Amino acid sequence: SVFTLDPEIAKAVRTTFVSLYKKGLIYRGLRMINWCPRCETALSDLEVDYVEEAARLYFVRYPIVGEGGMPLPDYVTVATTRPETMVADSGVAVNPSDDRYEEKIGRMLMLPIMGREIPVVGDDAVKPEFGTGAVKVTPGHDPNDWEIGQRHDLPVIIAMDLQARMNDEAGPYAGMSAEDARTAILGDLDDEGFLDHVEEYTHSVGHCSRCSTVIQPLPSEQWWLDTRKEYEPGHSLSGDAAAAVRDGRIGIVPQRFEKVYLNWMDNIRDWCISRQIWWGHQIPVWYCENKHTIAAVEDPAACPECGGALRQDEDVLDTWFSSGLAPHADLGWPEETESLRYWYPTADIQMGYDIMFFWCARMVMFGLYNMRERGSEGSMPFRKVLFHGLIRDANGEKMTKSKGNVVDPLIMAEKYGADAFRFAILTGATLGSDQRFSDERMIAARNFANKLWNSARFVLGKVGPREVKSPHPADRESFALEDRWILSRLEQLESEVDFSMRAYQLGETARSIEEFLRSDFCDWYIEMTKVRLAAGDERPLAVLLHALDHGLRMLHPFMPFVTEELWQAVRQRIDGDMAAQLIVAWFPKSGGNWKDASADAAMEHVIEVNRTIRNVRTEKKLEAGARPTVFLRAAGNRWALEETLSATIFTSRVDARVVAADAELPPAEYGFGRVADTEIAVALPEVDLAQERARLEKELAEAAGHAERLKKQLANEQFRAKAPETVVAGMQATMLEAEARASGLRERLEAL
RNA sequence: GGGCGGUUAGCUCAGUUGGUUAGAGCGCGUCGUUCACACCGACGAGGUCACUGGUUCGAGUCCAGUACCGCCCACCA
Repeated sequence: SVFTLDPEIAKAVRTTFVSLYKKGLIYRGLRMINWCPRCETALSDLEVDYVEEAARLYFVRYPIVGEGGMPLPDYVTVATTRPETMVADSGVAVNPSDDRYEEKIGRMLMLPIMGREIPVVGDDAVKPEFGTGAVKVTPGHDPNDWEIGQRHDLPVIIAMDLQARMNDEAGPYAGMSAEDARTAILGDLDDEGFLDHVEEYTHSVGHCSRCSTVIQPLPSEQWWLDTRKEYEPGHSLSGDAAAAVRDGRIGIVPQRFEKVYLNWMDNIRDWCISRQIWWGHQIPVWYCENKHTIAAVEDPAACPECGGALRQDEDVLDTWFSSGLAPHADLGWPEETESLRYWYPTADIQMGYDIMFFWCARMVMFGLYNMRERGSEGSMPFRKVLFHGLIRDANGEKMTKSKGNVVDPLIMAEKYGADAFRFAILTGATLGSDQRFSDERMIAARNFANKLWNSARFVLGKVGPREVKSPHPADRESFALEDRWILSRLEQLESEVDFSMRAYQLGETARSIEEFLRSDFCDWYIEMTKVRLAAGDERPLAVLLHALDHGLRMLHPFMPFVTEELWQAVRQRIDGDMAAQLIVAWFPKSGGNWKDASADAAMEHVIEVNRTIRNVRTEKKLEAGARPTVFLRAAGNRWALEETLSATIFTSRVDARVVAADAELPPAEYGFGRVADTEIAVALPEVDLAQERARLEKELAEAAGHAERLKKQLANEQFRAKAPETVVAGMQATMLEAEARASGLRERLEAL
């Protein structure tokens, strides 16, 4: 692992800085910057959060100055949201095409209160429809005005210090906070009749993303990185970074974020990389007493030009400057290390979409630049970047420290377990979408981990100290129906997992594994093995262990700790080549030749029959301890029902027997059910005929309706012609089953 | 002003090449001390997939539009 201020990283940072400096991409310049008066540092555009705020728009009259410097009774009214900055006004701008002000351009105005004369200039940036169409120009305190000022050569007056207090330029308001100055100035304007009127107004105000203090735009000398400038013909940092995504060398998942990335990259502006804080990499630039400037990787002892004494620039770099180097710097760059050779570029990287610009964009730019000797493929920091969503609080609000609604992962791990926390978040939403934090989900995940633990305990307990050989498909015939079924299901799961993992559908993957383990493995397979194991049949052991082994392997990325712990026990019971740890063990993939369509279909039937038995039990309110006699009048699936009969007897708590479809039932009262061509008759102590009829009618309506819908669909020529064969065939089969069920129920009703 | 996402069971959310009766967990109802698990099990109730129109043999899924919620970007004096 690596720490930002490690010497190796410092070297990478300095090497990058010096290289870019020599190429002329990094420069020092006086520009309008975002200044946080509380942190007392410059910020990049990305570190400013804009918030809509209710404010006021103040309309102030600026008298026109006549010959000899005397104010005329005529005036230009300007609209401003920040009257306190008027002390630093150096002009008033109007749109040159605005008839109202055409003749005013070039005239002088008297700045109220200050008494200074300022010119009226024409500038296209002014929108005639806004306010009065005339805007006061304050180049020292507004980015737009800075631009206008530059175009018209207006002086830059800075009337605030770095803590946002009014300075001597503010005359009578010197020493006041901006807020106090605003109140005082408005009072004075009003007293002297310069305040025309005030309107309610909403606009967005920039705040420091760290401390929420209102940002002051100020002209300041800072270090900048020009990402658009070509460092060699045809290549710029942002141009290359956009191209890499555009031509698919770097894939963004989910894809919709591509547009966001490109939009930002294509409209990128110079990055302010210097900060006036104490923590960070100090800028590797030195100044000598003779005004030489030296950028160097190693600290120079004296000025290489004149030998004079040196002073290092006091600013530090934006931390994202070093973070952006992570993919190659962490591997040892600028040294040609073994790790760098082997691991760069990495395959996948993952982050919240909220740091796409901060981190991802910078990693791409720096990676492509620093590693450019490797060519367009080899220089990329990663091939795929996954953007996950944000965790919001239970009310859907963004988690922030100031709101105090954050969730501490360590506390969650303590409360529910690290695996449960991880699993809940991984399965909580689709990749790229936000999710609400919910304790219910944490509990559910914890319960699943517990369930897994207990199921493994069962398997391991039954296997005992022996070593078991994994089942082999060649021996398929020697396995029971449910064995073949669970192995088939496992293999099907493996294909699904392979598919969804390749598509980066992490949540879907985890959910399908959970579904398999909970439902197929625990609810059905384990339950069905109990009676066999009790009878001394050891064949299920190998299957149990095999399914558990593979399940743990697949679940490992989603629940690393529990699975590793359990697998340590599993690996010792399996006779074969097993890795020392699950984390380095191979990941299952399909191809084991266990798929078995007939077992799938047969078991599905068995499961449905058992469900029906239990349903009748419940509906007829049989006592929990009762073991009613059940006749399964079977046709096509008779063999399957017979093979699993003992499991049915055990898990559905009945005294069941399979008979031929046309077998006579001994005289008794029965509750009936039907699955495809199998009739289920549950002997009952008494039958409420009306209730039984109602139940059967409901079932019949369901089955008949279903069959009817499918029949109609199948009768459609267009459908038969255009739908894929498998769909038609599958529907045909389902329709026949539904019909068999319906006709069986109909017969039963008539018999009643 | 641009761009993007969401709207599916009471709640939180899945549902990726359109295809047989739309799923999970939680919650709810009934039952249960069967030797892995009550952090459990069995059975069940619960959805016109926001709305309108279109394409198609077939639409939660594709297209167009509407409504509401949310996010991102942009120098709205």
